[in-house]
Amino acid sequence: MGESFIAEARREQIIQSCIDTLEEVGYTKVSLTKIAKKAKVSTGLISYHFSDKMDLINQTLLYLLEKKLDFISGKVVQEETPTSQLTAYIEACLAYQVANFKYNIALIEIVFNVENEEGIPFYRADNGEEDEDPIYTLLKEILLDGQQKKEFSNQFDVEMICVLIQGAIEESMLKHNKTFSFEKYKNELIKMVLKIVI
Amino acid sequence: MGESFIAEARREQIIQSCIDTLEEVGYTKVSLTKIAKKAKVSTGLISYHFSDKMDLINQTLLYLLEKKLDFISGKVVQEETPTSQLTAYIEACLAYQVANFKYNIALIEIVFNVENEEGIPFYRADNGEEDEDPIYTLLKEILLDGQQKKEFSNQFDVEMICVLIQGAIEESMLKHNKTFSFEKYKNELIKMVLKIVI
DNA sequence: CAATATTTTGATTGTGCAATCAATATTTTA
DNA sequence: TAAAATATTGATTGCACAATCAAAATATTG
Repeated sequence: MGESFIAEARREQIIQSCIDTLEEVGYTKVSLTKIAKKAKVSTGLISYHFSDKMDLINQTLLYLLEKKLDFISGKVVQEETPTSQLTAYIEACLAYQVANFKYNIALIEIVFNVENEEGIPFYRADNGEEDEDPIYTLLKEILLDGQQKKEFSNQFDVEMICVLIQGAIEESMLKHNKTFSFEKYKNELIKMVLKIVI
Repeated sequence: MGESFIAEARREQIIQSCIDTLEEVGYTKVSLTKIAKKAKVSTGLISYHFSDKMDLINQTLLYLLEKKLDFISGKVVQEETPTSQLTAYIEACLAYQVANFKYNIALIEIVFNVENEEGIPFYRADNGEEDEDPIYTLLKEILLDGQQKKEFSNQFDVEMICVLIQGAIEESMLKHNKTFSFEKYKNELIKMVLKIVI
């Protein structure tokens, strides 16, 4: 049977509460007590469903990464050509940030604080080749495909422009002020990137 | 007299130890006990020179921001034209990251965890116009100057490309793995950015 | 050198937290 | 419906920490 419905529902409820609490008080001040209170549940229940605090945080991280990847790759697969896929990728990333702001904040809080078994922070983890962020991989594939199909120039280095694009997207995540227009940034960023790759 | 030499030296020593400890254990696990131990000093001494833990963290943040700004603007002012200034800016940012890796890690740890008086995290702070990051301002000025002098195209939006450039620089900060070449990235990034602005 | 000011120590106090667990409630199974 | 399995509670324990402070050491001054 593996997993009861109740257990699965509770787990998701607690993960949601973890996300809410992370967004509200930040990683340094997040506690099982606060998460439990927000979920209207006892602290012991969290320990019952998760082996410890880190297990909850790690599961929340996986949950957030999956949601984001699903949304973005869902948009990209609807497109045919590398150019429209690249455009869809950028649009989807920015759209997700706007529509799921809370999720992105929770993701940042975790990514910049959680560390792996060896005590190395996630954001400093030197994954090398394997175990790479699937969102990153998706972008790389679009660019490689575009070069192979001669739709993109082969003057640029895929690895390098990936870093630029990801950085340009993530930087805007932190620009949630009244004067900054995501709509405008979306258009400008697409224009700038296409100027490089075409 | 204001400040004794001993007090000033101690403060700097403790700030250095704070940076080292942040790099080693990360923000969530940094404690006055660990900082004191690393500085080979008693915990009480930190309390004597800093009003509390947050005071030490804030002073460390100011120290790190100042060092970085000094280095970058020092390189930029040596150049004459907007193009060479922009190139120098990118080169300086990347060079600083490589040469002062520890400082950048400490900076990230603080920026993504510390919050202002109202409890709003630094990285989410909506500074609007005033109180902007001087490094950001420097970049903006180079780009505006370049447009005014007709050395750069006026087809792009300064605010937008600033976000792109900063993001592209900061993203590479996290790419400290063997396969990633900063030298190559530096050249490629300059090429890509110039393609947009010229 | 003596008096005063500054610097430094380390033990102590109080707080918030993660994790545990026995007791209780609820659901599932036969 | 009775027995067994699962889910939930909240009080308790023990730990790590920030902050405090009286005492001691060191430096400065006249």
